[in-house]
Amino acid sequence: MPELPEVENIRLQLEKYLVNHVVKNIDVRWGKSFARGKEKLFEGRIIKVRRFGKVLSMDFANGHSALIHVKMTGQLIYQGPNKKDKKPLSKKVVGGVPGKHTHVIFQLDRGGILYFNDYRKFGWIDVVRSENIAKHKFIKKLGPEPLGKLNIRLFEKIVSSTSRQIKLLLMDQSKIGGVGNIYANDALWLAKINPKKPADKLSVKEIERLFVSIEKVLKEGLKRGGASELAFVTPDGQDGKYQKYFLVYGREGDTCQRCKAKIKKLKISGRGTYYCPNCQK
DNA sequence: CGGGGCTCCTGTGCGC
DNA sequence: TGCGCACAGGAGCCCC
Repeated sequence: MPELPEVENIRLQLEKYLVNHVVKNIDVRWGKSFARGKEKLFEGRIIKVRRFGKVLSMDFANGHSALIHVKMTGQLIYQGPNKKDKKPLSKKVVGGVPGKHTHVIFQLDRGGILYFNDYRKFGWIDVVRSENIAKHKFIKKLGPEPLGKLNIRLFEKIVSSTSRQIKLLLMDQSKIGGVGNIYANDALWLAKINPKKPADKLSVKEIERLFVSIEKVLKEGLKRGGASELAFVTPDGQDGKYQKYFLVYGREGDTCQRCKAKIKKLKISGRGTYYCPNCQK
């Protein structure tokens, strides 16, 4: 599910495809994911594509921004005008573009088209004045991001201030921005910390290890183009590669890469959690 | 503030 | 081979 590395990879491509292009028309086929009736606000030149945690913003010259959360199955697919440039779409683009899961179509100048697909319809697109992005209900409560404003000092403070299970804390967007289930699992494995351990019981050494591990797995995810587990694809319709390098996520029954014990799966607050019972204490 | 449970949705994958 | 159903999950929301 798109987390910081996946959304950043989407952002990088959208920036390349969309900045200084003009949206000529928007077709909203299914409206719950969109502030219906406000689509006219997005007709015009795109000046910037930004990311806030797992949320993207497309900023328009007219002073409005489109905030987009793709959740687990949302996809932003760009099709350029030149047929020869088109690679076959990943089969994760269920139904194709446009297809039965295409909810919004952005017609661009120079023949480009941006599609918003989402087969589970959990994603959303919201409208906000660009100068008010920081006040938007989602952005406002977003915690500091690893590889961004989150530093070790701040991280220690956040971790030691609650007795919640450490994995839940890592995934709480209001505490730490951008980390979801995959990278929380992998970071905890890399740091040799049990996902259920109360945050305030982590030693200083463990906190330091975890901080470094979070940065490391996120960077690896970024480098590999994100994890195409479930439905993630980049705007050019291609799969990421990080799923080939999962440390522990999705590896129930496999052998721990570090100690050879068997990886176990449990649920923490309804989320699949993978860990090595031997080396994650 | 925390935590449990429910909700939204539909493709997937299981059991029979 | 096919049917039916439980399951998955980010984040909001309600309740205790």
